[in-house]
Amino acid sequence: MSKKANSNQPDLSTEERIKLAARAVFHRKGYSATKTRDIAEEAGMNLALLNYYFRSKEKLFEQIMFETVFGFMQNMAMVFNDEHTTLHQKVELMVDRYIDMISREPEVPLFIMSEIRSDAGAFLEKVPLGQMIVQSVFVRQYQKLVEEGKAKEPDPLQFLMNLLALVVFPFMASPLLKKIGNLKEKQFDNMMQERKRMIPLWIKAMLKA
Amino acid sequence: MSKKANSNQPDLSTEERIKLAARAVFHRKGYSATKTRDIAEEAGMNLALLNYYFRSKEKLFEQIMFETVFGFMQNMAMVFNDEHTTLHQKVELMVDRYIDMISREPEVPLFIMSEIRSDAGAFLEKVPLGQMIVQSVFVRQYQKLVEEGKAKEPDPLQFLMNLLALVVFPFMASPLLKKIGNLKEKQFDNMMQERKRMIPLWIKAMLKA
DNA sequence: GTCTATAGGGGGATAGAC
DNA sequence: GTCTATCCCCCTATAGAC
Repeated sequence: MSKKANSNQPDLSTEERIKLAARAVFHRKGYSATKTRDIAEEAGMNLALLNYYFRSKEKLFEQIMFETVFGFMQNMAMVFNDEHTTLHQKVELMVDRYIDMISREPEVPLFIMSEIRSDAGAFLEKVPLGQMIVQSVFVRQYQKLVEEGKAKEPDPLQFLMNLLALVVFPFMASPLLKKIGNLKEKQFDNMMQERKRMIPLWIKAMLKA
Repeated sequence: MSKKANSNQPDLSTEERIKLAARAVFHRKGYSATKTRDIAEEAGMNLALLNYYFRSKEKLFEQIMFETVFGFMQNMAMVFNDEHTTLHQKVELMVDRYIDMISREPEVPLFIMSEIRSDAGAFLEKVPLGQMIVQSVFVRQYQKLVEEGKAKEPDPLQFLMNLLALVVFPFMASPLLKKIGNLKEKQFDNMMQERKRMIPLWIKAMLKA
């Protein structure tokens, strides 16, 4: 993969090529470490065009940030609010989709968390996350399981934490984990694929503990 | 907690006060977003003193980074290499110590992972992580469990990933999780304390899945 | 050792030609 | 719409007084 991945994609508009480049660089380095010149170079064009299309680095970033977070949450919200799937089916779907999605852009989780940390939660105010999750079918189904004695842990948030942790954490810690396990990129990917199968089983086992 | 937490600690040397301030600010904002002026202000002193004691922002950062990572790994290495504890005791010890340690400085895991991401693994070369973990008593004990059929998952790294994920992830994602669960600081802390008790049980259950 | 003042450079933004 | 050249502020680092 060349550094200027977009420059040789003549079918994209200039604006789209900037956004693709910005997305890549912001995800890789974060807002503060990214220079507008980096983005221009990655897009294979001049720096002035960024300001022509997006006014400022900050405005460009806000768009990327919003689209990244939205794309990330959307999937989960959809799966979690399907009335026609069981809790375990939701877990399987969520695990499968997220491991695929994150494998395509492995830097996204760390990017989101580091950028949210800085802006002191101001960004989070814009998204109705509380409702989207807490009032989801997923949570209701989990609570039903608790009432029926089929899940020991009474707090749905603990359950959600565990699920997210098992799926997302390996990607956030991948440089460390690769070093510890002396893994090549390919081997790491294989492990993540293997987790698609295992996480639902682990989750099921945890319910009874 | 005042912003200039160190300025009213006359028992510390200037150098120590700078390091305390730098540690706090770097952990909170990361290397790139941190300005030397921020550190000077946090330390309640003049900017020029940073260069007097540490030559440059980068050198100061390297010290903080090293001490942070070392402090973080040391504990785990100790627990994991104790010949006189069982695997489950190691899990309990590790969970207990890390939840306490991270609760005191919750930004550390995210700080480490974001900074490691940028420097392209150059930093990780300095630490013999591969040996420290892969050749640990912990891993040997796990492999024995696998041989005895008491653990289904054959890969020790998958096991380690799960353990770290359950302990560390909630802290890395805390802004998001607090928003989702509509939690105050205190409630979040209570959940983490609760996890000290639960994670060892969950881990035990996962072994059989 | 600690301060004030300032040098020096990098990076975001824009003017203006084409 | 896209480029080159340049402005100007902010940040790191240092000189020099005390």
